[in-house]
Amino acid sequence: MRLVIARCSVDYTGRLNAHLPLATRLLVHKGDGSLLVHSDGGSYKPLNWMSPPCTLTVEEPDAESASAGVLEHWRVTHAKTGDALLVRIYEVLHDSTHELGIDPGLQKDGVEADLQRLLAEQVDVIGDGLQLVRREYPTAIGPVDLLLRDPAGGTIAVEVKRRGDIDGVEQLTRYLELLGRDPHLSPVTGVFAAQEIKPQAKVLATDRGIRCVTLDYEGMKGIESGAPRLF
Amino acid sequence: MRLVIARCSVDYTGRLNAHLPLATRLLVHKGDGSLLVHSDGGSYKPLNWMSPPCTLTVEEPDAESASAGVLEHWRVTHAKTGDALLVRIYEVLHDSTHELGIDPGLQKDGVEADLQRLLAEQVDVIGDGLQLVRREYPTAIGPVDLLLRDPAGGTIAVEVKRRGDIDGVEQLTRYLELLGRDPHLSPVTGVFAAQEIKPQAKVLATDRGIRCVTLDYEGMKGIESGAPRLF
DNA sequence: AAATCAATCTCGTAC
DNA sequence: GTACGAGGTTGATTT
Repeated sequence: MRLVIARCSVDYTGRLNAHLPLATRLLVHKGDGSLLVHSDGGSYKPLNWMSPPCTLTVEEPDAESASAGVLEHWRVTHAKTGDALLVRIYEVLHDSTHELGIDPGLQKDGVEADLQRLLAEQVDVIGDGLQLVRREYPTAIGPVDLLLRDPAGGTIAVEVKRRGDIDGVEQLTRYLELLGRDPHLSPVTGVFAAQEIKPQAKVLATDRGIRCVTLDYEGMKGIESGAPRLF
Repeated sequence: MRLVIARCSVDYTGRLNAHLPLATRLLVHKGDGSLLVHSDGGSYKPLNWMSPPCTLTVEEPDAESASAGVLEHWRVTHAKTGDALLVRIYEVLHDSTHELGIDPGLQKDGVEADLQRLLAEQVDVIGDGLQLVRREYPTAIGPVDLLLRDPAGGTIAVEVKRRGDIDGVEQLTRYLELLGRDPHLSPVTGVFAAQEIKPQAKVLATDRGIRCVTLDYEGMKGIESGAPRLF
């Protein structure tokens, strides 16, 4: 990994065109050839970048650039897509190279898959007397997250999201339409379950007779982990 | 901006929990307090990070950590959300600080807004004899990208996307349903226009009587820029 | 390899 | 400030 602090301007051509005027920035050239252009603010997204697989070539500036004070051209090209990044280096304030080795990678806990697994184990969060038929119940247009039986013999289709927005309601609506035609399942009702449900999604769901349930991941995880329940 | 190359492990607690085992990584501490943890590969996304506004405090390791070889604890906390990042530093291989100043920011060209503007000026791309009624035609459920009149007196609602997928078709369908009830506009047909239309979206659109148009941004831009037309 | 879907998404913008 | 949609989305999983 090579770290360079430089005064530079940057031009990107690819899925769109973009330009960065002359300023001092951090350039990170990774071992896989990729390049990141960072400013001293903003979030983790670079101002500009090139994703691997790509190659960086350092060129002498043409006469016009040289007379404007450019020391080097860094050209980063993505062979497959044709995307190209041109960094004009005006001044190098720092330049160092480091060996990092491969990274063991990130271990996560608390993503949508965890939510769905927990909810399948605790369907009473959705309502009393419900029984899990199965997770990822297959249909012609994709799997339904959870399929439940209610005590009256009806079916409940549950869509699980970490953040519930309008798209999730549309998705569940398509499932309900399809499942409702199956005489073995009918009548089918819908439940939209998420850690956070956006107002528009709630309105649309309610309008379509879909019940919304807000999930408490930490609480559900506490029950899973064997904390005593009082009853 | 401070750049540190260090052997470290990282733990994140917040919207989820995540852990990075001990390895050599780049730590970027930006002027706004944010921290990025990068490996020597992958794309522009860090392995772990904390977004501003947040604060970094350097602590002496506790006895247990110290005996395991930890030199310092870097604790980065987001006051508002309660998210926290703990970096255990085992060895510092590089440490430098740099003044970058504020960045003038990125100038883009070729995003959805540009597409819509160009298409509004070149409605003949969609069909002959069409006339633009207006861009961003307001409805109760949001603005329609383009509303056109066809020579027969009917209305065409156009949804413009850079990449056309199933969501865009659903959105246009909702508009068509609503607009079709207006006797001043009826009959209303739909056109789904995008630089790239996914197969599933094309199937759904066709099934609903919506015509798909693939847009050539560079070509349309060439016309806009004053290239001569032969007629 | 292509498609599908989630994300500590981030980022702009309109309300 | 919040909500909503786009993104050079990226990244993971499945077909």
